[in-house]
Amino acid sequence: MATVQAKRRKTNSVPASNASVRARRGRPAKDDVSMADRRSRIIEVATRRFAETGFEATTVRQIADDVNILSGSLYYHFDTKDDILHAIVRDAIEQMRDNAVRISKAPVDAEHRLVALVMLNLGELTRNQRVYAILYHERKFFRGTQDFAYVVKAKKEAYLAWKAVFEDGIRDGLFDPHLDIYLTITTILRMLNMAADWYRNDPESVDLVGDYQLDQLQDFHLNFALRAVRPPHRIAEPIPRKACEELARFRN
Amino acid sequence: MATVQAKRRKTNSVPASNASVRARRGRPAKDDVSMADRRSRIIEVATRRFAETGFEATTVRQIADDVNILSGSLYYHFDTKDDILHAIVRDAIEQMRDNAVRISKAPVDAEHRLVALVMLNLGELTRNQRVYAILYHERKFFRGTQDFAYVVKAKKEAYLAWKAVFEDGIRDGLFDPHLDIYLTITTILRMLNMAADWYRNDPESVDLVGDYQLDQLQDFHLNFALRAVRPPHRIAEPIPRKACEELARFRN
DNA sequence: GTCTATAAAGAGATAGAC
DNA sequence: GTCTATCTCTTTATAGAC
Repeated sequence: MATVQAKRRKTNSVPASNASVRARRGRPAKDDVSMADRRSRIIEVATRRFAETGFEATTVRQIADDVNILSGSLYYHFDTKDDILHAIVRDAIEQMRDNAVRISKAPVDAEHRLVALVMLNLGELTRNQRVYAILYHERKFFRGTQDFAYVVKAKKEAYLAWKAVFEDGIRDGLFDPHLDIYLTITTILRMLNMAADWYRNDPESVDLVGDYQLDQLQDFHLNFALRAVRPPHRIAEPIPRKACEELARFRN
Repeated sequence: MATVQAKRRKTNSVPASNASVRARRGRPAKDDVSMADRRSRIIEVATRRFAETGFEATTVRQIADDVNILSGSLYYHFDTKDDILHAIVRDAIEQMRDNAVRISKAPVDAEHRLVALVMLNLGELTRNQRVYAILYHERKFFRGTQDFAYVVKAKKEAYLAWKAVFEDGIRDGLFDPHLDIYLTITTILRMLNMAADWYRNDPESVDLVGDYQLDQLQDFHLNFALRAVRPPHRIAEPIPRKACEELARFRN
């Protein structure tokens, strides 16, 4: 307890993105070629570290080393280590929720919306994998820290969007009426999360993997998900993938 | 790099379980009532900490606090922090592999063996969830540390047992011939892992969950897995759950 | 078998020079 | 905007008393 407290000495009241203007002043950066913005670069390397080693296990010195400054200099750009984490996760989780809500309200049948949700998630989870790995792995930390309550809130709102789609699909006879909505949604979401994690980090976990394209992964998981939700007489129907691609496009 | 090295000062050559006799000597323990063996108690609390906070983020002092001794006294029972981790994971992963291999060679059809494998995993993953959470979350650490190579090896052997079952099932027309064996197995394994994790830790992650019994979870995941592997004409067939229960029983 | 005490290094964070 | 230097606390681990 004393340990935990000491490790989080400063607890800011949700700094949001209002500090992002600050980093653009002063004289231009001196060393790295593609250094349009040092703050962005810090976020980039911190994302990699947090995703690969965990938030707590990553030290501010490691992050500073990665951007070739000293650890003290990090505190010009961010007030605390927590603030770096805010900058990493805030936009991602809220945009994901916004997209899920948008798709859930689209004027197409529930199966098309589900296909779009799966494609949206898998696409975004693989494109931006490290951020979502952090959102998943540190979920206990987010749940236990008031400053990060917005993460839990956005996750829940995204779940409710999925739930509405499932309820429509069952009502309209497109999905199996015996289906456990909660278990099915959370299982699919975890499956997509883990798939993206594997796709980006693990292809060597067992040999003889071969190359997988994102397209194959989409097909595999759409098939997996629809087999789980369709009633038996609809199992073999084609998967309306092409028709959903535009709807599934991530927007920010 | 210097950081990592300093954090793992001592690197023992796989201490196995040969040190377990040592803890049973000396005068009897003085404080806790159910303290048959202090070493077991240390392993127990360390398992909880490693599973909930991660191996690196857990301090030896936290573990010592949990068993009401001082951190220095821990080093009477274990030479290093790594040794505690060995004691936690070694038996679990090797016994899981042994059981998977046993089932994969059973004289029943491939679908029965797959059902037994799913039940074995889900049962054991939920019964002993924290240990498998550690095995999963610290997989990068295990892969990168020579002392833990046996973990990677056992995991791979378990995968090969699953693979043999899938190959038999496809050959005998029980499973869909278009199925991607590697993706399907790893997806199912991750799904079971995450389900056990959720079952033991997360039921409050989204409200309105209701209670789930392990039985329901078994049914749900057997259904999910078999829908994914059966050819369309076999989708609606009953799941031979009862017939596989004895085969699926975990043995150590 | 546990304690006290401490070593040696690393942690997050700050102050002030430039 | 980054550096040097440093504070304070925590970390893993050890030595020796009891």
